[in-house]
Amino acid sequence: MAEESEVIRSRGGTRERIMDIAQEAVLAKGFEATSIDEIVAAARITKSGFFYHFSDKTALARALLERYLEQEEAIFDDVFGRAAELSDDPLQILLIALKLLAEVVENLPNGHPGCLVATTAYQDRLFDAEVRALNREGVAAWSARFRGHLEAVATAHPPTRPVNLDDLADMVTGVCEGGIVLQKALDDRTAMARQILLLRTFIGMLFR
Amino acid sequence: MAEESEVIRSRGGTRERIMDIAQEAVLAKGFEATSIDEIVAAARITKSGFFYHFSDKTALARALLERYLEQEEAIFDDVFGRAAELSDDPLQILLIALKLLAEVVENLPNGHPGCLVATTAYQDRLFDAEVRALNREGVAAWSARFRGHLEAVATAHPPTRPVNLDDLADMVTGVCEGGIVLQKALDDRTAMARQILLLRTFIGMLFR
DNA sequence: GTTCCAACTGAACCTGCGGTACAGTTAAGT
DNA sequence: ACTTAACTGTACCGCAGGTTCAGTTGGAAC
Repeated sequence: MAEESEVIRSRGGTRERIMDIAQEAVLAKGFEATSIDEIVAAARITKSGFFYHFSDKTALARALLERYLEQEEAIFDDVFGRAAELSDDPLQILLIALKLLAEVVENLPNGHPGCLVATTAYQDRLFDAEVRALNREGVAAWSARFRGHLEAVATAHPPTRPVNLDDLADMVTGVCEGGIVLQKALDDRTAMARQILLLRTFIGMLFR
Repeated sequence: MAEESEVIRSRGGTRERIMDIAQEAVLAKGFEATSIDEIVAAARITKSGFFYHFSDKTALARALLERYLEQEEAIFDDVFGRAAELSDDPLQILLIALKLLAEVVENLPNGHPGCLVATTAYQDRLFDAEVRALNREGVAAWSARFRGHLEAVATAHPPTRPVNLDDLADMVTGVCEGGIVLQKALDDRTAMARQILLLRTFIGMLFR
């Protein structure tokens, strides 16, 4: 049988390949600075090939953000799912999940490559209201998830100090985002994981 | 006497005006997406005027980052200076400083406009090693400052749990950066201040 | 074995951007 | 009166950027 030719025709994988290449560049240089020429050169296709997959450059931005949000949801599903199998106590589940999350980002080959939500937020004047709404709802969904877990924790273990659970839910996202900025600015691939673990310590302190 | 004409000649203020306009645009769209044409139009000067002040576009980037780091240092000096006048206890000084910091960012007219360190970190492939080093050292200086305060706090009030003070110092920066991302992504100008205050709660808990 | 379609290629187009060159102008300082 | 800083005005350049579209290819279905 004919083995899978990787170059001649890629049978549907091209779009994903374009997006992988584009995402890496966008996270390192920004959206406007990432040229279609550079993407198609790296993907070994022509410019026309790019425009077969994306109607224009903004369609690429939207597709990247949508895919990124789905991938992140999948990671959280995985991490909280695995945590829920290891304990029945809401606090333990949350603490285990944060530990697993720290491990996931620590084990990424070159550290976390960067968050598309953050880049989009820092370049939002480039995009239309739809993309901005997508970004807003993506972060809101993360916060809602964390907030759900935190409510379960708080009922089982009343916090030792009054804290706003909405703010605390946002802080999980915020510490991740801040950790990535630290990691990139300091060129220290362990910074994000350490920030997550420190937040974990604080959450452990709070509910006990 | 001739009153100060604000338009005809700005007596040295032009360079600052260029930088103000450029910074706002860079924080909203990214560096590459901010064109010189657009800057000079907003600053009501000509292109030649721009190149009189900056040898090229990268010189603008460097100048923006240098100025931003100085401004941030000034804010921290102010906040910790005022806090030190209100207490002698290291913990109280730190807690007051964080409160004041939250107030400062809360009272900004449209919320915090964004951190140049974060944009630079997320677009570092656009810049040379010098700018990247500037960014790294800027964040390192913030961390060193916070770390100094934290050491004083820890000797006066041993922490109730073992934590790495380097990570905690980084977290002050990280929570600010994460708070800005949240603020931009959620379009909620209060997010950053609330994140700082929540970190303050955690620090209060830790050293007691 | 023609027809059909998805997945491209090739070539051209045009705008806008960063940057240059350089001569002239204005007002403040000395 | 002379000098200097801080610009303006105009013209130009090369090229890289996004976009368009007519045409090609190769596998699958009938």
